[in-house]
Amino acid sequence: MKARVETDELGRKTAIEACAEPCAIERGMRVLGGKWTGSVLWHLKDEPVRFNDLTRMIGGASKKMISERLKHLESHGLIEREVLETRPLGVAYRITPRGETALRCLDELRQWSESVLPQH
Amino acid sequence: MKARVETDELGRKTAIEACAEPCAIERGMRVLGGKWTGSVLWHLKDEPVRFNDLTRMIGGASKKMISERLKHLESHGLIEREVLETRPLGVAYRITPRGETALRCLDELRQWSESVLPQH
DNA sequence: CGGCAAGGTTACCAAAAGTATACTAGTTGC
DNA sequence: GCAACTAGTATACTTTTGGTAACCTTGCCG
Repeated sequence: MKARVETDELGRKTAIEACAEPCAIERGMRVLGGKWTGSVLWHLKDEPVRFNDLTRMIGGASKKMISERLKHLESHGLIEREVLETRPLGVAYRITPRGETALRCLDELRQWSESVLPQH
Repeated sequence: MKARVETDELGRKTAIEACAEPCAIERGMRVLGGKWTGSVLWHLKDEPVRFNDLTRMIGGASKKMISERLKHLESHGLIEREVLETRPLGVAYRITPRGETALRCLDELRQWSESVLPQH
């Protein structure tokens, strides 16, 4: 991420250390950036939450979206799926220690958008 | 973001303070989350950069994307467009104080993905 | 038995996002 | 005149998202 541009003796310009595909910022965004992804993780921060409760909490998102986001987060090891031996059977999702490390930047983002973005 | 689910005396569940469309996290993602958006802002953090230099620095993105992202960031007041009276005429983009407030969370994200995400 | 809750899956569709390539118009240096 | 620079636009296309709605299985309650 120290990309710069240099000009050679003939006036031609070349990028040095150009930032190709996977800058850290881009990679992070791929993991946390999708619609609802941050919200889903955020809602798990205090306690495990069951699938249907999540869909109720995150009003605008469909079951399909929640399901996709949960799989996505699980595939990155940020949350865990846990089957509850209740009747009827239930499933809860809980944040992992690895997932908790992401809360810091989600919280920064939250603070930033609360303080800087127009209320709107 | 304190959404929870309550059960009434008949066993029916209702979401309290459900998180509809614009949670702070979602809104922040809309501003910083698009592909290349974070990278573009990041590359402006130290000094103004000219258009074509940006496209060279960010190897994977087309001019159209850079142009769109710059307009997007400008529309949110995070960067400024500045015409340089050089020959040939040039344009430089510089980060605004408002834009600088976003660097904190971009940096958190960068640190997070560097330390937590598989090198890949 | 009918209906409901749980935890999803499936099919389908629309719209957004991103890519690739070409092109403008003006300037400068070789 | 040719090439390369400036800062973008225009066009066309493909891919990825996101969203709706219906459906499924198992088990419980009345």
